[in-house]
Amino acid sequence: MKWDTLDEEQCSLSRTIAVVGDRWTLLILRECFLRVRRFEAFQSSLQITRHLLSERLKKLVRSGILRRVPYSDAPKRYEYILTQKGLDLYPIIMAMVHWGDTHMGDERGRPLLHEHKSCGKLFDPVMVCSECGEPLHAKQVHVHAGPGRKEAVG
Amino acid sequence: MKWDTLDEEQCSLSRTIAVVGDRWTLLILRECFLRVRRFEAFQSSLQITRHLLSERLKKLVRSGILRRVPYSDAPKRYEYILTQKGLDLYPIIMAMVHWGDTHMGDERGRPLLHEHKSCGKLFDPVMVCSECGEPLHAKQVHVHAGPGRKEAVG
DNA sequence: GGCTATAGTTCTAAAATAGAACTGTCAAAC
DNA sequence: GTTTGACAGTTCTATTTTAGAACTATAGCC
Repeated sequence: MKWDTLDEEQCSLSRTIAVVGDRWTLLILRECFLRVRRFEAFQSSLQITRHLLSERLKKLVRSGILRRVPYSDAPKRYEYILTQKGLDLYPIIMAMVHWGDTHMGDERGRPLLHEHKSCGKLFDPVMVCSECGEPLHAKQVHVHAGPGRKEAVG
Repeated sequence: MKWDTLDEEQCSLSRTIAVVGDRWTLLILRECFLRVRRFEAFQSSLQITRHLLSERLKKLVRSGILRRVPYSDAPKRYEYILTQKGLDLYPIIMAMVHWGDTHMGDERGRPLLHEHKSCGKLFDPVMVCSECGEPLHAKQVHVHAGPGRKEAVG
């Protein structure tokens, strides 16, 4: 497949995969949500090769997920900060974390606990219907072709 | 990185990425949720090479996300069906689709619309806190080390 | 026997990644 | 004023993965 044109496909999943669908990008985003912002910090916490880190950060900036913000003029240094578009990836990351907690856990229990500051409790993320607020299950969803597509293929 | 031991990391995201963190696997899962079940059907709708499709299906079966169910005895033929563990990936897929709809759309509108059978309406998926039911935002979440980890690194 | 359908496996070429070394800028230390 | 170290990359070669196409195997149908 030509991954460089994946974002032109008539499928929102393909378009998302085009920008955040690889292992390193997802791990880099995890670090971003944990407030990591600098090249050396990403590199040492992920043990990613510098080459790939450089590539991935550039791509994330190009796709508007990170902003490259100067924090020092001499020498020129930048840090990478999530844009709103990047922050909106949070449900994806949380959904993956929650699935890992549920299905890939070991006997020691989950690695991280999440506290919702608004209500003060430890929580799990739950995906609900925007209209009725009920939790969503695959079998309760029916798919229609939308205006951006002739027939339902994905 | 040694991706084959990623699922042993003290991070639920890494463990999830270990099994569903690559482009083809995510696209295969999309097809699964659209009721695709057979080798040839995956292959022709995704244009994935037969070799990779075979590899990915084996891996998904090994990880308990798909079951390989015989549907013909002579010749032996199997189809691939989501287990409960696989069905539980739905929020991840939906979160990715929704992000794509929101941030990667084009002028024609979204490719697919989703109808919630329970309430009959077209909806968007929303991620909420299991405790208070409010929509989740990255900045409202605080991370603690859980029993499966000594210090919070991811 | 020859054709088709299905579900793979095998092969080589091309692309991506790993791993390590190198570059350039500047500040602070000696 | 030379050296050291931090930071943010770039460049290089070796290995691994993926793409693309051809091939294998089983069985039903004509």
